[in-house]
Amino acid sequence: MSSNTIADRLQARFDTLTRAERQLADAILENYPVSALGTITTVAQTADVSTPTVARLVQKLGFKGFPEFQAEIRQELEARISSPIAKHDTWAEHAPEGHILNRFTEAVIGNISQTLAQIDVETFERGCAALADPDRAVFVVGGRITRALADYFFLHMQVIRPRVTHIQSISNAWPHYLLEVAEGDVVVIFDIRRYENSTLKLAEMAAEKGAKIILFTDQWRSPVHKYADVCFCCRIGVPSAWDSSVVSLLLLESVIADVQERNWPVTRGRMDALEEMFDRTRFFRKFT
Amino acid sequence: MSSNTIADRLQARFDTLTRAERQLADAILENYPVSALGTITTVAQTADVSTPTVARLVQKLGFKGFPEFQAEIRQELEARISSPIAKHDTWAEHAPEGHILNRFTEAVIGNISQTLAQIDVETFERGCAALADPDRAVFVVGGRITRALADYFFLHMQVIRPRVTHIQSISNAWPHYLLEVAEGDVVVIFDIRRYENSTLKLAEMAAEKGAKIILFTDQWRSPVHKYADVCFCCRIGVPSAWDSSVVSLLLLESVIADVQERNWPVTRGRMDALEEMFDRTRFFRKFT
DNA sequence: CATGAGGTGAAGATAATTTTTCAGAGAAAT
DNA sequence: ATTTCTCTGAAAAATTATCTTCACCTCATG
Repeated sequence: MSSNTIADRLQARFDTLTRAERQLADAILENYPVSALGTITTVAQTADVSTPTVARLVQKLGFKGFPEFQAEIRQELEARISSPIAKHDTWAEHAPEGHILNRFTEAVIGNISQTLAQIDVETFERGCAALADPDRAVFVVGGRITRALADYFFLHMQVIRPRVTHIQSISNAWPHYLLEVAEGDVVVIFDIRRYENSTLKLAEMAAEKGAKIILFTDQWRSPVHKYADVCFCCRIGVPSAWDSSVVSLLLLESVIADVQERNWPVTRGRMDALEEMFDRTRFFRKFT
Repeated sequence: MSSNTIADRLQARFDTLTRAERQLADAILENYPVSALGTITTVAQTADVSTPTVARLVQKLGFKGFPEFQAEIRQELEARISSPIAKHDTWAEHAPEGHILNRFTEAVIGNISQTLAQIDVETFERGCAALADPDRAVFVVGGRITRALADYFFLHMQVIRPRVTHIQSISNAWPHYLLEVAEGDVVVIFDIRRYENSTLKLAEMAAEKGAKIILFTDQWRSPVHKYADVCFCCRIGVPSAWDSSVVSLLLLESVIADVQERNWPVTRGRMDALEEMFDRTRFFRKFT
């Protein structure tokens, strides 16, 4: 019964409808399903029929009343809007539906979908462009948990371009690094809840020095965002006592891919040089 | 090009919102825009706030009342539905189809799907059970790039349970750590291509000492897998010169969630103690 | 042309939604 | 510790939507 939509039912029963009802059905189908979302009065006016006609039609379709009809329209819409992949019930096929692997993955996919839907592409590209600019030095800062993300980012950027520094915010020596920050430099900050005070201070001071700040944070946005030129807000909710960094990592890797592409000639040279160094290291290791 | 949708406005003004309003905004954005289509009461209940809160929020956004707000939501929806590209195979809606964000995300989703489909649940659970066993010490080892993943895992496990050690494989002091490894202990190894020789050696020696080895690797499997009791093979291909660690992180977080659940009483106590220590740290920080 | 059956919409009755009011809770400041 | 302020949701009030009734209309049929 729920397999066929209201639109289908309207068309199937079209012959059994009266003149005004057909006029109404036409109007609904014309711009389905948004046309059926207003109040019963709005719908009636759009179709140029009276409200009782609308009420009678939805009853003919088997609904108790207009609100019930509209509820089903909304359900249909939701099914249609939400991306098809998000409806994957079981990801790990060999696991039961409620297994942590499936629940977790389900949540992560949702996070990805929502985060990406809200991202501003111009901002993304502005950030990548700044990171690819060889005239700007790059500093990377993480917090207690996010230091792993910061490290991951640093490892890649270090290969992609020169003048990249990882500020180990754990140490209380970070003010030393600030000495190096010049106007126009880029400071990439990771601050996901529990936001850290020292990170905020660092951002404030970097901003004062005229640095461009790129922030990776969660949907609730760290206070650092006041100073940020580019702000990536990642959804982090998962069925766990911990927050998920998967979406942050996804964006991070996208940024890396984009920057590396903008910078390809430079990156290429650096990667080759790195390879060569590894080869020589390995050569020596053989004999140890 | 962002035409100032309500979603945009909600995000832009997020800071100026109060607690309950943020909660509401979150709920609306969670399943936007269908979430905003019911009655004001429905919307309020979904977000677990009161109706006046909803009314106040929409007024903050500049609408005269909820109906006016909803009318605009419907308009947006209509524009979105009727737009020629109603197909939802783009993830970042504001980006062109071939944008790196969309290509990258597409690849990552594919990786997740493939990896999860192949995972063996019993193996997963065996690994988690071992990690939750307090009688076994846990050692974590990463490589050049994967050290960030190892660090992330270590950070969480350290809170969840006692006797967790991070072996910094970069240092050549890792043999020192091996002295500590006893029979039945768990060694978690990250080895994603370019596989590292020292990692392989470490695995071999740990196996000899009777340690249980859990390996995170890629689809081509590091040679370490010969010694591994549990082997997670993650798809890593993305449109980039680099490999993606997103799937590895996803599995990692799933493992963390599972272990933490098995160990909840212990974890709980440790997390509380940690919170308390942070509170005291923050107290002191106030005066610095 | 008369008649009646079924269809339609105006208008009022009913039910609901939305808005307003207000008191208590909680945070920030003194 | 106390005061002040803002925020929040319960409940009442206002508004609006939905439903019901009924008179009128159309059109097929005798």
